Amino acid sequence: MQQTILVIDDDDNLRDTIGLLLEREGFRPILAADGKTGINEAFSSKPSLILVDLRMPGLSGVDVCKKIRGAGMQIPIMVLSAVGEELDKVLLLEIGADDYVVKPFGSRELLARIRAILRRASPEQSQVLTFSDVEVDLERRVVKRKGEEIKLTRAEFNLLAFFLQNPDRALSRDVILNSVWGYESFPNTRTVDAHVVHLRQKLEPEPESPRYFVTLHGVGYRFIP
Amino acid sequence: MQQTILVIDDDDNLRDTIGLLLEREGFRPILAADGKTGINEAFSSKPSLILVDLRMPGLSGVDVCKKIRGAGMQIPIMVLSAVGEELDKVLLLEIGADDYVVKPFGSRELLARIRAILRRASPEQSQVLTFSDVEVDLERRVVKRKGEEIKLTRAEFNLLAFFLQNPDRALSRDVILNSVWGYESFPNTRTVDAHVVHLRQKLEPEPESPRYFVTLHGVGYRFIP
DNA sequence: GCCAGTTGTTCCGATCCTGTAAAAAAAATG
DNA sequence: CATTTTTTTTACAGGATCGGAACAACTGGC
Repeated sequence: MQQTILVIDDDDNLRDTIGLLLEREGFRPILAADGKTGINEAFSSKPSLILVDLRMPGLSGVDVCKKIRGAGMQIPIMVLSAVGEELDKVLLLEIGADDYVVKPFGSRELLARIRAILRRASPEQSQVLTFSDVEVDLERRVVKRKGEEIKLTRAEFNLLAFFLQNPDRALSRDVILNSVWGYESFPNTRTVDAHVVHLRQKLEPEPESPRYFVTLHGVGYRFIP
Repeated sequence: MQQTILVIDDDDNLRDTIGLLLEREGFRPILAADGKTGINEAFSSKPSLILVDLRMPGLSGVDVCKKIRGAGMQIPIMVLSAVGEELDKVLLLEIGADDYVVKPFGSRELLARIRAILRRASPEQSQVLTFSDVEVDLERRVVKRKGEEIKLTRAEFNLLAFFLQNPDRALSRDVILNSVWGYESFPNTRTVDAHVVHLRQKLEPEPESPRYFVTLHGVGYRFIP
């Protein structure tokens, strides 16, 4: 699940650098050169996080914060400030910023903080994997199909999770058993088949001709997202 | 292909448990009982990931992080912390940790996070071998020709894989049978020939005059990439 | 060109593999 | 501890695949 991050900064160079960095790390950056367009973007794209420069011509970072919070949006906001810039932490917290970074900052530091905030902000917004019309929340162990919850048993869910985490790979029954069931227990390898059947019945558009949980005759199975 | 993971923990029991777990999952664990030896191992073994306990006598997890990062190493670090332990997440992330897990943690959770981090660090992609207009993905067991998938049976694929792994070599039928089929005895059989025919029909530009799967009269076959 | 040995090709029964349901066992639940 | 749920095993049918037989085609030596 790719997360959108809005970057509001008038410094073209820095803005692009951050954009590239975020992209490289799997986020979807949206760039805005000034406070006004930034706020518009915030409303239209509903990003998971906003990075905003404190000092900008026109609307400042503080102004942006106020606007966002004033509209009741709970999106986490991280403020970028130049070293030496007078930085009133209390003010920042008052206006609803969640963190701040002092320029110049290392890319690693920035990313770490971004991840920290995202994790803190939405602890339950765990990774949701999707395929077909199915959404799988590994953290909550919830599976939805066309928005409706599908009840999976423990073994079924574990198997599904393993497939999701190893997409597009040839997986032998032995590998599946070892990974999903562990070494302690050694059920019959046909157990895997039984559960694959269940997954197909519950999740495949046409269980009789599987498209996502495909059989590799003589080998095992492969999950194709 | 096997990834090395350095585990630094003073708890013998936990350390060994994690070591076994990692081994079972195909990683190569290196164990260190304290921060000092851990750091040394980090430098000498250059692992793909470091798991480090936060609270340890002597050098703490934070100290280890700092040392590693201070030396400019970009290895991902995951911190283990006991529940209730004062855990300054921002501090952790600031010093360059990439993730943290709170003890007690499930093995599945730990593995999931390890995989997530490793994936983020170096997106693994399976090796694709090519010849002519054919692409062969050994991991996915997928064969494509001119971009279109070609269905191979198990024996066909195994044989093809063997050819690919032994290119440009004279391969007797005995050797092929032994390697691909695992036979101990070599019955006088045309089995190999039959499957070579199939491969030619499916993969050769002109199956009637083979260019890639060539016959060595009186010897066997040779695959020429 | 002839011949013996080797390889190409096709075909089919035997065998192996999978899908599925249903029974048996185990585990969770109250 | 009885009931329900889940997991595992079993059984079997249908399908896919394989190995070998059979024969045609080819090769290289003479």
